Amino acid sequence: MQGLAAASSTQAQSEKIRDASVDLIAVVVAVTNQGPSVLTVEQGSALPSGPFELGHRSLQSGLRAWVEHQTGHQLGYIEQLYTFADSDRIGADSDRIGGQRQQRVISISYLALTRAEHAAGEASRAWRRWYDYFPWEDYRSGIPPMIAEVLQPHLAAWAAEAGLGTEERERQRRAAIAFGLDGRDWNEELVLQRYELLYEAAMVEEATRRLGQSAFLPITGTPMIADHRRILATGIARLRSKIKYRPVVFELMPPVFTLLQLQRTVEALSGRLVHKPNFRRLIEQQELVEETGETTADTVGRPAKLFRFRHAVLDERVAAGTKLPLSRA
Amino acid sequence: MQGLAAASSTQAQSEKIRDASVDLIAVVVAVTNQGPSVLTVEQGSALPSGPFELGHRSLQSGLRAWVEHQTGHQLGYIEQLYTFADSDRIGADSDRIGGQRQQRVISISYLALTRAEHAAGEASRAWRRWYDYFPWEDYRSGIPPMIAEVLQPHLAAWAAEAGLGTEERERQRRAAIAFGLDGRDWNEELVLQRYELLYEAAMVEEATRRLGQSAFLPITGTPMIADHRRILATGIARLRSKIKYRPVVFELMPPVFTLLQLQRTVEALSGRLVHKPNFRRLIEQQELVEETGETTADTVGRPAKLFRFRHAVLDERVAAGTKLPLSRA
DNA sequence: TCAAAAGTGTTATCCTTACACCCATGT
DNA sequence: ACATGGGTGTAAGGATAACACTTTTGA
Repeated sequence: MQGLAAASSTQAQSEKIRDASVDLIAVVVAVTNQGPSVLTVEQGSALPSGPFELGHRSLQSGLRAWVEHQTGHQLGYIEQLYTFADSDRIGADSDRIGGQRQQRVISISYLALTRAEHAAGEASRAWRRWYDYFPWEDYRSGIPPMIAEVLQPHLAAWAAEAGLGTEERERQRRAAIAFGLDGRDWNEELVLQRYELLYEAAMVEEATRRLGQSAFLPITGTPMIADHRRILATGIARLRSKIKYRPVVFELMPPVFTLLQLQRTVEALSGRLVHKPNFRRLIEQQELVEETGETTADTVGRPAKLFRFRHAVLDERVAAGTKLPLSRA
Repeated sequence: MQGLAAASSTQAQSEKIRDASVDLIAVVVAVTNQGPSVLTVEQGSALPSGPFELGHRSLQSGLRAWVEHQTGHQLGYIEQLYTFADSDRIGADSDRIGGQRQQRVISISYLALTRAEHAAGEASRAWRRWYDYFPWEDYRSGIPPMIAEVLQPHLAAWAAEAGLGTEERERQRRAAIAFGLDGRDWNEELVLQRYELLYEAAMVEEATRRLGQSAFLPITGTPMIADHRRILATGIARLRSKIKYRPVVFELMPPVFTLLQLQRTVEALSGRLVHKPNFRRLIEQQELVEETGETTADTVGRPAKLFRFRHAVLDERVAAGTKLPLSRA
């Protein structure tokens, strides 16, 4: 390494970044009685975050420290989302100081899953519903009316704006894929693509900041500072994808739960309703849970059996999915 | 952001990292006539890498610049792998300068896929076979004998070393899962877990560097500097997983190819043999390819139809996998 | 004629999907 | 009795896996 760096930096020695600062940003997810939620600071306008410091033993421990310091929450399951050096960030502050002292910000984002049981009282205001930020992502009550009423017409106008040609058709195609227009199916995993499309079309507040061209277009969903809403979109997309092939939902469940509670959690995350009988069979057939022997003292309806997650599955099928037609197994 | 950072750094102002340096590291994969290969520098002992500089417009463009500068190769498909701040790296150099000037290195790794057609001549020495670094990962000719002959006995010894208790059983269990021992199935995706296990057991050269305890244990596979081999393992694991649900193999294929060539490429990456008739049906049924109308002027056997990748699939099924039993679709 | 590779047919099995229906409890 | 949620049966359709077999070329 040292050899390489030395050899190659002869070319651009003075431009090597020695003074980058590193930001850690967390998308902390829980399902509260309010529905799928994310842990925020600053009245819901930002995700918990802070600089990586020398006192931190690792990136993850730094993230844990910041989240705990800013929100009081201890994190369990954590996975890395994405790292970026957004040019946006160089803007105002550091850029104009002069050639020598330019500063770059590297942002490393994480997805964390937690049980938000202590989410009552004043701390509960830190939890904000996903779908306040992304109202078009909740299909649980059918297609959100705003898609046809607000998004579709403005996306069409945005496409037309490109001047009739390949670019217009390209925009139409992207919008149709992302939002399930023209009879296409809705794909709940395309959270990031949808946000980026609305950003390009200047239909989210964040996009109008640099352009100043606000006003007449509808501003959709609660905005956040900097690119935090984009990071949140990335986290939701990752989670919607991951629940399908890894048993991560259980990180969000209490130790003991009914199958309907589990189903409601999956529905909250995916933003879609699932078929109850088949869902139960899917879970049982995969041997993800075991009965506790207890039942709920529920208020209404027949008492439900209580289940707990079978931690053993994490050992057994580390990953099932084959999908390759292997020979002579 | 600014507000948050200011408020929180009162606590540890002097420790904030303003002088982190950021390294970009590339796992560049191609399938050459030598088999699945990775682009290296320094006689195969390192991956192409270099510091992120102010001249770079983005992380990706910085990576492209370094790879092109060090190897002459232009990259196509790129995706981010993982970002880490390894404590190992603080070692020798920067740590001993003094309290104030501590320096941290952030490494951002990427996976790149390319067609290595220009991989002849002197440049070809930059391409090294995967399985020189990971000889236990190639199952194409059946179970590699070294697993039973070398790895299994030493892993057993390493487990016993823990002193008979839960820790010993835990080590045995991990080894069995990772290497498919005790009648378990081989899971080709566990590349990283296997490398980490061998590292813990001090059976790779990299592990003996810090300990100095080398010598009597067998050193398996070609080592690399720093943690480059671990990064390579991460890249291989990601690719082995991804070919199963996203049509990325085609990034490694020439514009026109036969189904057997495609199959051989998949086999090279996964390290496993696939069933030819079923593989063909899988590909055709997914409508991933279309016939060109041409056939090969092959040297031996019946001429094969030539195919090309149907780029349209990238639009059509952005991602198929449902796996959730949706209701009233 | 034979080796080597291309390619087709067919079946058993499993998983997914959809529909229909019964069960247990509180009001 | 009926509303609400819990829970089971089953059959059609599709995908996968395993087996056997035919076709087309060059040496």
